[in-house]
This record gives sequence, structure tokens and C-alpha cells, in this order.
Amino acid sequence: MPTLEEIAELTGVSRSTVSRVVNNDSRVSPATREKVWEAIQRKGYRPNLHARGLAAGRSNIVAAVIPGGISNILADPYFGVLLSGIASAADSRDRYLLLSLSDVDFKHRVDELAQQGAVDGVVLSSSEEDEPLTRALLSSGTPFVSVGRNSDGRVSYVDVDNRGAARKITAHLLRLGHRRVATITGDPIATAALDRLDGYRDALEAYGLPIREQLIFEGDFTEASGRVGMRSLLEHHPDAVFAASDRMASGALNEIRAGGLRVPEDIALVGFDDIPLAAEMDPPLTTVRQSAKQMGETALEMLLDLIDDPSGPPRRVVLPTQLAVRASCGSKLKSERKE
Amino acid sequence: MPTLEEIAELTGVSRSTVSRVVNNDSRVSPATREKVWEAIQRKGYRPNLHARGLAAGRSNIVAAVIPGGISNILADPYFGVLLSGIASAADSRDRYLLLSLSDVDFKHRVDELAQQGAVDGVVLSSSEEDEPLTRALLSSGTPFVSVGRNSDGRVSYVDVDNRGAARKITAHLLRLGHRRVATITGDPIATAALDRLDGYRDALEAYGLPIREQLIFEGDFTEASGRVGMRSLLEHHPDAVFAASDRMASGALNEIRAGGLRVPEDIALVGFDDIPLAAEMDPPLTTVRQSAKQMGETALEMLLDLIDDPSGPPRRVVLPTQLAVRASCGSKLKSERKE
DNA sequence: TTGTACGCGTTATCAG
DNA sequence: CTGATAACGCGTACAA
Repeated sequence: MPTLEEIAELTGVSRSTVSRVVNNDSRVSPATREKVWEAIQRKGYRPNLHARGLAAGRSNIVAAVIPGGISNILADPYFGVLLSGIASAADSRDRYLLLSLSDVDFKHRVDELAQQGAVDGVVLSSSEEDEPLTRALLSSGTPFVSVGRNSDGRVSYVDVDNRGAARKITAHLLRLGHRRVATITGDPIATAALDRLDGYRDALEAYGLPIREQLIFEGDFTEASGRVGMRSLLEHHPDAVFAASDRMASGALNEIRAGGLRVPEDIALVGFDDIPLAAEMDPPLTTVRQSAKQMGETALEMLLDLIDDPSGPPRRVVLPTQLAVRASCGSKLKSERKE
Repeated sequence: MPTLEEIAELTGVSRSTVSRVVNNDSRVSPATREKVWEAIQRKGYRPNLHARGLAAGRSNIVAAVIPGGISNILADPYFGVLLSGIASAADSRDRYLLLSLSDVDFKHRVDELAQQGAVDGVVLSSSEEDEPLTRALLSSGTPFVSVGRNSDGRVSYVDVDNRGAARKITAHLLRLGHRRVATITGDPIATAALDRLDGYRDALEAYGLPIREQLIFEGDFTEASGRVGMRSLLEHHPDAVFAASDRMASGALNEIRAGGLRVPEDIALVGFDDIPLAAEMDPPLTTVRQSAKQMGETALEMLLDLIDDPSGPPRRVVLPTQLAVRASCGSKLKSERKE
């Protein structure tokens, strides 16, 4: 594959000029620009990633970092979709994406990447509040954006309004007349889980209802924990359940059935995420629609902005959610066409 | 962050010596090796990725490439798990992973990566038989491993025995006495889909049964196509259905229910993949267990071998599958504990 | 507007 | 066993 030098010889100009053309430097005459471009196209020249990284200190590589017991976590469609959002945005902005999933020596590897200048920035899908990674990234000065709220005032993040959405969907259950509304929470290590629980509490309080600890089960977002949680909850006879993830809702549904009860007649059930499965469940699951893809895209765009201009205050973006009202909550107020 | 030079000064040796220590070159005395290591540890030195890539022509970066309408495809847990396999293997072998998901200008970007020497090799999760990417990679000489069988004799791949597994699970239905066994296939653009269909045919032929075209519906692996396919199939009164993916099986199940029929009493149902959902379905789904994670790991290991020694014949690895017999096929022959 | 010259951090070759 | 020194391919002051 050709190098700058070869293109230069070929067109009778210097390396610098070719470099300028490649980088869209304004200081080059239309005539030579034209000529050089032609040669570049013809020879299929592409600048070498490493050479560029070395010389300019920028590599056009950004890293996506997803910590946590990966093995299981990637089975969640959420992360796949999030990743596809990040990837497609990176692609359309002409950046390469470096993926970090492992746990071994995680912190070490990440700031190795950062400090070396191997990557220009990092999208961190951190689900944990107290993330050593965050501190490492912060102190290394590497531009990064967190997917999911972070309480540290210095970090830029994109998130959805978990609390507000949880409040809304819980309020929806209350509006339908349910009074013993239980919840199965996500892993409390995740900010999103805590926020959704807060939203649940908000709704109950707004209706003047007591918060009953027996009606709150601490899950971890997985289907299995939904089942276990529901089994435990059934002893306290809830008339509705807000599961903090669709996967947990699915597990809960099975358990309700196993107990000989019906959804929504005996127990109303709602979830969170609107994964593809939700609309396919029987009955279709009422849930909160959030776009992981859009989160990924947004995070990447924010990161590129941050890289361009690292100064200024941290950016925070909160993406909207929608209530997807289906049959599982027993509502007749709205309906939704299956897509 | 320190450079080679700084470590050299610090220990009173030359860059070359430090470089040798870093790269485990044998030609360095134990004494200096010791001394240099100490300094490296103390200063937290890490070799610069780009400099190394430039000088050595190897970057320790491998690319994972997943073509196809990503947006939807990544919602399939299969790819997430596959990716986690690739990623964790890359990590434990101390390689970085570059992720390519987009479709725009795909071929262009990939061989840009390859030809530049930006990456040392590529893991290609190609689901398409006639992949321009394959040809591009082949002609560029970039080491690569395909996840999924490839008919081109020159390409190394890892796959599972789709045909054999499909034959086994179909035969299982036959053994249980079903005679009108239908199938919903995957997207025929995927080799795996074709292989599974062949396996289905094999089983029927082994039982001396005719292949009825009305009992074959061409799906595309998605839940939606499972639903649509089942709706169409119901008109021909199958007594059993082999869906080429668990997601399609899930869709089919809903449709069977919607038709007022029961699984397995009226129609036996089996799938393929053993995604987490399978064991949670009601009834639990009989399916073929394949380990996407292991495929990913294996692919990466093969790739590293190939990079080390690009000569020699292509490597092919076929991973085993297991039948996971649950309730959806009505079998009482075996049982399986839910994990 | 264009060219020159230097440096980015490593690896590799070649002397010593 | 160790140390100069030349690439690797590109960006970028600086000069012209």
C-alpha cells in the first residue's frame, strides 16, 4: 500500500502538500489539490493509523469500555444495542472503536490505553457508582463520557431519566387502581437500579401510600432474579409488580404463572427497557421504552466534542423515555399496535 | 507517561537494552534485566502502541468484524456472547480488540485496516456465503478467521456442526413419533441456516419420510419471522416444528398459543442456540446448545496462531453441540435440571 | 502556496 | 551482552 511519499513523487509535489490535502488543510491550491486527490484515489492511498497516531498525538481511535462480569452481561441485548449505537456513530464520524470488555487487570489496561495516547477518548458504560475507573480516567485527563449518570460533578454523561420513568410507570399502575404495588429492583450497584427504585417510591408517596419493605425485592436485572424475586413477593400478595428490567419481568411472569395466577387479572406486571421480547410476551408487557442505541450514539458524539474541546464544564444529557402501554398492566386506557 | 528513553536514562543503560527487556529478548544479563524491570514497574512504563506498530509492523490489535444490518443483529444475544468470547480471549492474550460493526463503506474500511497494517488480523463473523469481504481479506493477505463455515478452501474457520445438530434434534422429534415435522429456517443468506435445513432433511430421509415444501418456511432468525412462519405453517397441520433459532421458536410458540393449540400436546416445538430465554420459556424449550462464547475464544486463538505462522493449510475447527432436552418436545426420555 | 527538516517512541541491524 | 543508529509514516513549525 502506498505511502505519503509515493503519492508525492507520483504527483511531483512534496510530502507536506499531500499531507495537507489528506487533512483538508486550506492552504493548498485547487489545482494541486485536484491532482493529488486523483492520485490518492487511483492508488487507494490510506494514511497509516499508527504513523498518524505517533506524529500527531491523536489516533482517531476511541475506546468503549464495559466492565462487570462480562460473560453474562453481554447476553443482555441492552449492551449489544448500546454498542451498535456507539459503533455506528464512531463509524460515521470516521473513528475506530477499540473494545474493552475484560475484567482482568481492567483498570490497569484502560489507563494504559489512555495515558499512552493510544486512544483519544473513552466511552465508559459504567454501571457502578464508585468506579475506580472513573477516578483513573479523571486523573489521567483522558476525555471520557459515561453512559449512565455519575454523581461526580466532573464527569460528562448521558443517561435516561430512570427515576422519572419509574415514577410514571408506577403511577400508571396506581392510576389503574392497584394499591399493593411491589417492585423487583436491579442490582443496587447500578445507578439506574437505585434511580428506578427512587422513582417507584416517588409514585407511592405521591399517592400517599406507605413504602412497604416486604414489597421491595432486591434483584440484579437478570431473568433468574425476577423469578426468585417474584416467588418471594407472592407471599405478600401484591396486586401489581414493577420489575426494573424486562428480563426480570419475564422471569416474574413465569413465576406468577407457576403459582397459578394470571396476568393481568390477578397481578398486573410492568417492566423497563422495552427489549424486543417485551412486545412478544404473553400478555405483551407494558414497559418503559429507552433507546440504548441512541444512548450509544449520543455518548460518542459527546465524546468527540469533548476531545475537540476538553475545556469547559462537563456535559450532561438526559434522553427521554416513553411509556409503552400494552396488556400486561391490564390497562384499557391506551393501546399499542404491535410492530 | 514514561518512554523507553526515560527508563534507559534512569537505569543507566541504552534504549535498546530496555527494549530487549520489555520484549523478553534473551540477550540481556540477569543483573541489568532485573534493574530495568524494577524501573519499569516503578514508573509504570508501558510501550506505546502506535510507536510499536510503526516500528515493528505489528500492532497487537486484532479486529472483530460483524457485518449485516447491525442495528437489529446486535439485539441478538448470540453476538454479544460471541463478542465477549473474542474479547476475553484477546485480553488474556494481551491483544487489543478493534470493533467494526457498521455497514457503510464496510469493505472499504476493513481492508483499509488490513492493508495499512493497522491490525494484525481479523475475526470475521460473516453470515453470508458470498462475502466480498472474504475476497478482499484473502487478496490482501491479512490473516483472518471466519466464525461460521466458509466454502472457500483457503479460509480458516470455526463453526459448530449445524447440520449434524439439526439432524439430531429433528430425529429426536421423529423418534417421539411425530411424522409431520415442519421447520422454520434461518435467513438463507447464512450458511448456518442452510446447514440446519440440510440437517432437517437428512433426518427425514433417514426415516424414509418425504420432504414436504409446505412444511418448510423460510424465516430469518428473528422472533417476528417465527411468528409469521408458524402462522403460515399452521395451515398445513404439522405435529412438530423445528425452528432454526430459539428466537423464532419463541415467536412460533406465541402463534401456536394464539391458534388455541398447546405445546407440546398438540404441536411439539424445538429450537436452536439455547439462549438463556430457552430454559425460561413455558414450556421450557428443547433446543441445541452451542457456545457462542467458545466460538469467539476459539476464533481468536486460531487467529493468533495464524498471525504467528501464516503459512500452512487453513485451519478448520468444528465445535460440538449438545441436545438440551426439555419439555417443549413432549419427551419423557430425558430430563434436565434448570440451572 | 509550497517545501524542508525535525520529531513522535519503538524495533531492528550492525558494530563493538 | 550492549550501544549507536537507521528506519517506520506522518504532522507541523519554520522557512522560502
